Amino acid sequence: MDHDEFSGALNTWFTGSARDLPWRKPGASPWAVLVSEFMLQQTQVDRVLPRWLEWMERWPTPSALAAAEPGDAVRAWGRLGYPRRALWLHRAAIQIATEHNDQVPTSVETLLELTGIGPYTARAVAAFAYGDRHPVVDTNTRRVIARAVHGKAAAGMPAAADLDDMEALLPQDPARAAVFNAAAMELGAIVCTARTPACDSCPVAAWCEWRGAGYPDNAPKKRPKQARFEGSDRQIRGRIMALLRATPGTVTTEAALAAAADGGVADAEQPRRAYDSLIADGLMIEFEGAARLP
DNA sequence: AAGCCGGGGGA
DNA sequence: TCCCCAGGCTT
Repeated sequence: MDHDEFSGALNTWFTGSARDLPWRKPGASPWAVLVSEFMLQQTQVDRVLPRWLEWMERWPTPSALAAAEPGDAVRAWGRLGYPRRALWLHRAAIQIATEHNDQVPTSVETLLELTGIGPYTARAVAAFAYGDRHPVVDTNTRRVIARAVHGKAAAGMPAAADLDDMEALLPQDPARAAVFNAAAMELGAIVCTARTPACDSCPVAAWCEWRGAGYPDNAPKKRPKQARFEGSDRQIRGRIMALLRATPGTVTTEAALAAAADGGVADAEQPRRAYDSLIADGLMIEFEGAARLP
């Protein structure tokens, strides 16, 4: 495959067809990009959009969020899911405000030291907020690489191999590289989708090894499937969190456990287990028979 | 490497 | 119903 032709075609498509997302606009601050990346971890764009707009208006800088109570961040997180992310983003804001002069770090290495930032988010911030040339690989890009480069039906390469592959595809010019990173993700999100890829409208179909091989069903390995949500501890935790978000101040432990059980439980210990785990995670503080957000 | 952590939307 | 999602942390 000619990498220049491939990236050129993908970038041209992105320029004309990409969704108009506010954190991609030239004026978006590094902080704005970082907040979007936290919210987008395992949560789709259309659900993130309204929350992100609220957050940026309320907490336009790291120090603004750092000055808030962590519970305010958790409450404002709403139903985005995985509320620990709100807690981690709040901690990251404190780290940025106090250790980095309120400026989002620029290097991948330093970004990785922030709470809640891993290999994907660190590179995404460095590439999208600062325009540095790094391979950015998320679940969409992994699938695009698996299909277009390796002719596989689904992603299955080790993460390090995907980074190497993306590095090889990445244009040398940092500006073009940043667009290519976003374009590969976008392609996976809206064309080269997991279930029903729209190959007829794919801008890089001519280079796609999977298409060239006749779409073999050669998925290397199923990813371990997540335990069902219904009846899970996560669901029960979610009930308690929903009550805490909806209640100013405190709720009694009794009320929290009742909310946990409301709707049914898989086993009798589940409400208490969920309650204790939320405390252990720092999402809830207990005192004198009552509980509240941190 | 595997398990855990929300919640919603699409097929 | 099951699958998937701009992942990261803990064990």
